Amino acid sequence: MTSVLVVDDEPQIVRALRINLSARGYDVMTAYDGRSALGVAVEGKPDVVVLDLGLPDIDGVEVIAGLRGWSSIPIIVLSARTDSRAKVEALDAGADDYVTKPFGMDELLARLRAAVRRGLAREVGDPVVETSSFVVDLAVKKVRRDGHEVHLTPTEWGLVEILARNPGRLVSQKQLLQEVWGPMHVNESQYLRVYFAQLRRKLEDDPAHPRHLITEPGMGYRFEV
Amino acid sequence: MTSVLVVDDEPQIVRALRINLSARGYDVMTAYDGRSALGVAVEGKPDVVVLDLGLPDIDGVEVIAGLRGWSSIPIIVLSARTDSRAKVEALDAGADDYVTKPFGMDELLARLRAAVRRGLAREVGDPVVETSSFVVDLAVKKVRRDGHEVHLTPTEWGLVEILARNPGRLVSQKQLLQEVWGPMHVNESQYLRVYFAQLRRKLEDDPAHPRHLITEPGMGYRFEV
DNA sequence: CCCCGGCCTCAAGAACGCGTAAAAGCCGGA
DNA sequence: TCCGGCTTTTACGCGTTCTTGAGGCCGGGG
Repeated sequence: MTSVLVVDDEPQIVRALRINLSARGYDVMTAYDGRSALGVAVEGKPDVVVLDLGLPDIDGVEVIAGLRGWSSIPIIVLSARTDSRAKVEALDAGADDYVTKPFGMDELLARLRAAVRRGLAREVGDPVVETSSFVVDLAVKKVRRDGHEVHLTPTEWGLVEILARNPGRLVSQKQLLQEVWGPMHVNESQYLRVYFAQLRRKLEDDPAHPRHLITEPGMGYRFEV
Repeated sequence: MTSVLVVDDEPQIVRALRINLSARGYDVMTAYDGRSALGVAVEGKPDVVVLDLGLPDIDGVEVIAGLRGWSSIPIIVLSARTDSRAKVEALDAGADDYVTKPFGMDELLARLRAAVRRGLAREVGDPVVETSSFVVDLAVKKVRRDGHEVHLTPTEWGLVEILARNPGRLVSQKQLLQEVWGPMHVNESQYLRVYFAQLRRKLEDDPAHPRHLITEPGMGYRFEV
């Protein structure tokens, strides 16, 4: 579960955030001043921090610096100050986003999702599309089949890449021909038949009855995961 | 140098951003519609994208999706729409930040710095890449082989460095040529054959059957660890 | 029933890309 | 100026990949 640390000295704001965040499945921690916020952050290791700048004890920028000293947790700053100077200071101190009060809850939640997504993106590896019989790794441009690498020619890879980027969606013949062979060959649908036959021989368990590289007659092809 | 792709159909905004960003040492690319933006992004690999949502051809959300299909480049959305629905849509599509027009240049620049900072944090890795037959030290720009240093010419090092920074990944011929020889020589693939032969003679145990500097015919080269 | 459009399969020549070697050109330092 | 190192260019053999044509299969419509 994603955990959020909410830091604000106004109890009604903390309450509103706690209700909204909890309802959406977040694990909510709270703090009412900067010093305890730093303590809670160290203890609880939240996935993201929502930080009000107007705290009673320490300046908000100090809190950001304190967090950034040991962590790269995403920080979303909440503040009543709308002047650009305050925003620039907070962002340059290490904040990830700056939302002015009063704020729309929808927007704050969307920015929070964006921040969390980025935080997670750092941890995950390559974009990989997986089927029951083979694995397409789009970043390193490799295809593996039961642990063993399958060699694809440039044209073959071009087709697989387009399909793998649109899993489950129907891709038209014209689009495939255009992107792999260029605009001059959008009618050479025979190319597709030849190459899909090759791909099925290389990738499908039973090339005569493909389960992942599907022909939609008269329309195009579909990559079924 | 940090490179920024600015996408907007209003020339005066593009001009204003270009002037401000260039003055602060950014390398600025521009596009005036969604389709060319995607093309420029693929070609130029910018470090961050500033994207206007009101483009003439494609919907801005489509552009975001198109970028997110293959990349996690930070995207800062610019838009005249202030309603939270638009913000939520853009952020959930994969944008990193949302700034409403008219915007303060100071604030935009600060948000841009924040986005770039996050992007860079993701890239720092081990400055030493090790294979079974040699070791590449990216920090001091040296290659060692059984304890003994191997001398590389500047061009050879350029190739090794790019490959070592993308271990396991397939790097296209175009990218190698562009980064080592410059944009005017992206078709001189013979250079690559000559230099990879040299590198294999210097680094591989059996230059005729390379295990680490792998050619992917028609596509590019791969550094296998 | 037969025809026809779209699909699959196979095969062979052409075209392409790669590795290698070696020569030629281009510096900067002795 | 000459020399040595580095880069660019040229040439050729070889294996792989692409293209193209021919034939067979299947299902729907006339």
